[in-house]
Formats: sequence, C-alpha cells, structure tokens
Amino acid sequence: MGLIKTEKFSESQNQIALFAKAFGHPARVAIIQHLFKINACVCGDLVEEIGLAQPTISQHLKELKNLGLIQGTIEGTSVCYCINKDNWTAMKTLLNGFFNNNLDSNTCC
Amino acid sequence: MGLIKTEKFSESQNQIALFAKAFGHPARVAIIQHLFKINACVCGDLVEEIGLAQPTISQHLKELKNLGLIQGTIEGTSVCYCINKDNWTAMKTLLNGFFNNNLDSNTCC
DNA sequence: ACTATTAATCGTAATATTGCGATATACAAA
DNA sequence: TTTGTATATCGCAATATTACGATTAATAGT
Repeated sequence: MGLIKTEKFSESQNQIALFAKAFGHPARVAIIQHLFKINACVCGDLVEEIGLAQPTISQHLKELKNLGLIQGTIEGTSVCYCINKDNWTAMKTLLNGFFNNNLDSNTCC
Repeated sequence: MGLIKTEKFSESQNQIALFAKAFGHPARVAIIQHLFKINACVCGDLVEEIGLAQPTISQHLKELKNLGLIQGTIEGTSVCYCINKDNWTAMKTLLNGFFNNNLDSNTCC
C-alpha cells in the first residue's frame, strides 16, 4: 500500500489531483509566485528567495517542470525558468471547472 | 527530514499549500465532486461510488473535515456530509488569487 | 437484551515525499 | 587548461501518506 489507486478514478480526477499536488507544498507555491512577480528568473534567485538548499529547490523545480507548468532554457551557466503559459492556462481551466460548482442549490440536512 | 519547513513561508503560502494538498488525491476530488452532484450524502454512498475500503474513505473524509471544507451531521446510524459553503468560498478566493496572476506581461527569455 | 447497520478508530505495511550533503556536469572567464 | 560559478543528480535519513483488516462505538429495529 501507500500507493494511490489511480485506476479507480477518471482521467480528469487524476489530472486535477496531480496539478493540485504540485501546489501542495509551500515552496512550490513560492516558486510560482516569484516567477509571476519577476516574470522570468533563474534558479539561484530562488535559493536565496526561499531559503531552502539548492538541491531542494532544484528538485521542486523539476516537479513543476515535469508537469509542464514551468519551463527552463539554458542561459550560459544558469537556467532561465518561467511559467509555461499554455499549460498554466489549461491547468487553470481544469481546476476552475472543479472549484466553480454551483453552491446555491447545495442544501444540507 | 521529510518534514515541511513551514517557517520559511508566509501564512498565505502555507494555507494555499494546505488546501491544494487536500485536492492532491483523486479520492478527495471524487468525494467533493460527488457531494456537489447530489448536494448532500452519506459515507456509505461514497464507499460504493469510489470503490475504496470504508476505513480509507472515512480517513479521506476526516482530512477534508479537518480543513473545514466539508461538514458532517449525524443522522441516526449514518452521517450526512456536505460542502461547508463559507469555507469553500474562502478557499476558492484564496486559490483564485494565486491562479489568476496576469500572464500577459510574462515575457520569457 | 440482542442483532444488524453505519461510521470511526487503531494498528500496521507499503510507498511517497521532503530535505540536504556530496558529487557530477556544463559552461565561462582568466 | 585551470578555476570559478550555476544547476542537476545521487544517495540517504526522517517523516508523511495511502490503504485496509480488525475492532470499536453508537444507534435502530426486533
């Protein structure tokens, strides 16, 4: 056990969970917020900004990259990371569909 | 280690991460979707609907309840769970603020 | 009181995540 | 070519999560 039974759920449910999990750690929230704030950035900035060790930040960046939410291009010795607009928009659409259910008709016992 | 260093992050960042983590498992996504769909429900429904064991569902419900996203009232031998409207709205506001950053000005290298 | 039903809790095994020191890689500058 | 700088990867320890069988608790119906 300790293994998620993805086969019990729809593709959409698994996708929502994967994206949500990406934001389920404050370091990754902070990374995304920083990328939005300065519009493009390198990993070194983030290590200072966030205050975790460099390998730890690198690992969090990798997770966000694997999901396609950010992308990195090599610039000499450093890497320039930024939000992947298309995938970010797609993620937002998926999660908004989940969040914006109508609560008005929701009557509780 | 294996312990999140919450002290390195703002309260808002930690809150966003906590809510996101709640949706980071497809079973919890499915539970919320089912609650929206039928507008009020009992745990038994969910065990059938989702196909995980009863203790597992109960555990997932507990996590959502601890975060305040759902609430349960006892109805005889069963429990009636439903979305907590106020907290759901607050969560939505917080996460929307995070998602709806302006991407137009985001120029990549 | 006894039995059935529903949901919570306990205990535990399997797996995943987090964090970082040490090291590797890749490029730039001297 | 050597040295410095930036980032990725490896390996591991600590902790968290997932899942469920067994049990418990609480109520309903007989």
